[in-house]
Amino acid sequence: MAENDCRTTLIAAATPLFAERGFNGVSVREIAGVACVNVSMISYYFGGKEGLYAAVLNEQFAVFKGVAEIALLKADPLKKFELYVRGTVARYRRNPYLLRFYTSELTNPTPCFATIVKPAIQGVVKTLQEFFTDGLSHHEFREGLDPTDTALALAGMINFYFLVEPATGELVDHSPRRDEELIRHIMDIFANGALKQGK
Amino acid sequence: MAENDCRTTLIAAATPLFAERGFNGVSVREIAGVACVNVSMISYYFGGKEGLYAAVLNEQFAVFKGVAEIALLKADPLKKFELYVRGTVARYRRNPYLLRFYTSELTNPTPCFATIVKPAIQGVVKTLQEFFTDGLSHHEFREGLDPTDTALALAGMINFYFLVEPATGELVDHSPRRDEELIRHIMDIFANGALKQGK
DNA sequence: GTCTATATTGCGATAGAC
DNA sequence: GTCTATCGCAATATAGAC
Repeated sequence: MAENDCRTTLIAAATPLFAERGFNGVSVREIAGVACVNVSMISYYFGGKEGLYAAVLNEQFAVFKGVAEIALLKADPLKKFELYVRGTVARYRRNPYLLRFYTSELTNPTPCFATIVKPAIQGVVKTLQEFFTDGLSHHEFREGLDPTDTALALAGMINFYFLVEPATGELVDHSPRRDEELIRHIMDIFANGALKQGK
Repeated sequence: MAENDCRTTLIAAATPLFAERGFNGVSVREIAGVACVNVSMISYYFGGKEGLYAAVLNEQFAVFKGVAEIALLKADPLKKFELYVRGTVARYRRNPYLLRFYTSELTNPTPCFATIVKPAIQGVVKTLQEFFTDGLSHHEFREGLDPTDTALALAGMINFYFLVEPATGELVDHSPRRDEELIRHIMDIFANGALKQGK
């Protein structure tokens, strides 16, 4: 196998395994088996199991850089929130293992949490805080709301929908063809709340 | 050590270890060491490591039964949602490891997911769906909203706030003394949204 | 019920041949 | 770069003494 093929084949094989069973739930033997590559190649290319895991996570969390780019656009703060929601849905659809690494690292952190995961999450939250603070100065949002709590509330609605899917798949349709409705719905609650006017 | 002491000591020692490092991240030797109990007691009382883990999860997820009890109260649907939010915050404060098991099982399921975790989560979601459907028939909520999506949106705001704490602890004050403000804030967004009137 | 001692298996890593 | 073979260690589980 060509030099670079081996690296990428190993990362491709390791990604779903690590995502579904966690770092400690997978052995290097199994990864090598799935990748049809000799076990020793993991040490050769990545310096060991931890190095391979770090390479997987670096690839996964690189996609969060896209959130910061929304800030550069010329658009309403509320429209930017919607772009974040749309981008997040698209991100999870395109990278079906991303959320698992995200929550797995928050719940059972490895050394990668401090170096890769935490900076990525902080970057997203800071960007959302910015949107809200910006919107406040444009008098678009209600004054009583805390920028950070509001940012986390929106991020929570969208992230939790994907997180809880294994438990609620039978109660709710989580298929991609309902994504547009989901986005409209989340933005509607975020913007206007659930209560009837005057209640 | 007395017969029943041994069981409870093992569960008490295993709970934080499993919560922080996951099922595969902890060895029975370590658990026994922390509990100051002989390793073989785990097999004796629980039939093995998996049995001990199941006992821990059963204890943890039993507290979700409290959500169904809200449905029995005579109160507004919106008030019931608030009781759910308050109960959830109190539940996570009282059981500091609960959320870790919750997300760990959603992300890297063990055999306990199907038997313990999934039924517990489905019970909560069904109860919240009920609140919303009930509120719709009382014309308390806006008609365009989907009951399930709305339920998941509220659950997402509150759960995500606690989940993301390891990453945002430096950006946001997650301490219990801010809980009351958090509850008011989440209920405010849920009820009224973030947008200024007329925007 | 609780202990020691051990059986058995699987792990990650690597030396050294090619 | 890639392979085989193996080292050293840690894992869970349990047999059997007390």
